[in-house]
Amino acid sequence: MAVESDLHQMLREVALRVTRPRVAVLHAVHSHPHADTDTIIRATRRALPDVSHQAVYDVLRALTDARLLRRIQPAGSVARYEARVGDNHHHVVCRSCGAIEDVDCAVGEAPCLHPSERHGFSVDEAEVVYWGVCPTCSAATPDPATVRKG
Amino acid sequence: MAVESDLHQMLREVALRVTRPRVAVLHAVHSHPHADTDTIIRATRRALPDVSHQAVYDVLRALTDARLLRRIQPAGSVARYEARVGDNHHHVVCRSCGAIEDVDCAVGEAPCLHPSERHGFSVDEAEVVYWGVCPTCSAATPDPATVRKG
DNA sequence: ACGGAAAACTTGACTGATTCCAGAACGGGG
DNA sequence: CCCCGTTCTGGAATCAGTCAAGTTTTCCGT
Repeated sequence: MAVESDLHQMLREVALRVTRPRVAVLHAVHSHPHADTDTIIRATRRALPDVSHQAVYDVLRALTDARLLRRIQPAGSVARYEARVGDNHHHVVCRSCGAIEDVDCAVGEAPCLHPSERHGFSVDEAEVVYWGVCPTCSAATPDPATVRKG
Repeated sequence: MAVESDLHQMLREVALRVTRPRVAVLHAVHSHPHADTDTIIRATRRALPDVSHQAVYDVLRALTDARLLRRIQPAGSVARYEARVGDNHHHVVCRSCGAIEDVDCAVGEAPCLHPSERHGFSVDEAEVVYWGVCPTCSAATPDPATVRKG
């Protein structure tokens, strides 16, 4: 994972001041892909025990605005963050436990950017979420497809 | 839009009792595609002035579980509901005002259901959200790229 | 290094959407 | 028409996220 000097460099490149909370949060997100805010706060506090939750929220917003992080929020989930930015990738989400994995774009660099009917919208991004069940959860419940009420 | 007897029929078909709040909520969602909960509550109260917000929440959940409604929740938005279910369609969402429009699947009946790498997940649905700016907002703000999302 | 302006952080209360709870009211099969 | 189980009510709780005011830190020029 990125070392501290790399993180400093990343912050400077987007004209953000290098502060301890920012470095700690950035490191935490790099170490915990797809983590939710609470997880990030706890991970950040292992390096910097007294950061306020407000500081973490502020930093996450600043880093997201600066495109160092990407915010993802599948339906029914709280906000999650990932450090992989600038490429075009999507996510598989487990309906059972909420686990998220990255999925490279299947079609090319700008895959589904062409809806059949765009209603006059100027579309700049196509976000794809694959819903399913992760291996762990499908092992726990024999055959999810056949699990019916009753 | 669907008449009341149709709504009764729909409820009976999924083994749900026909109650005034259910009929009123179902009618409200049919009349207001992609409406958020608050809008649905107000629309429901035009037909049934004394329903509680709790009743509306409960009904929305029951109807969603019964697949009469579909819940959608683009990142950063509150829950919204639509009555169009059972087909495979996606949405365009305006980054500026949150407006949502339906988009038919561009590729076929099960379009993007094939991620390049599924990490062992059993995928059953691909949800696509096209992000952009609606005609109204792009007319109102000359350069949408400079508009910060609040 | 040093000072100070500007940016960032801390604290603590608050908002708003949604859910939980316990008891009252109601729908509809028999 | 009656009764049981389902649904509705109203209030309180929860939880992520936000606001505001005051203090601390960073970093630029000297």
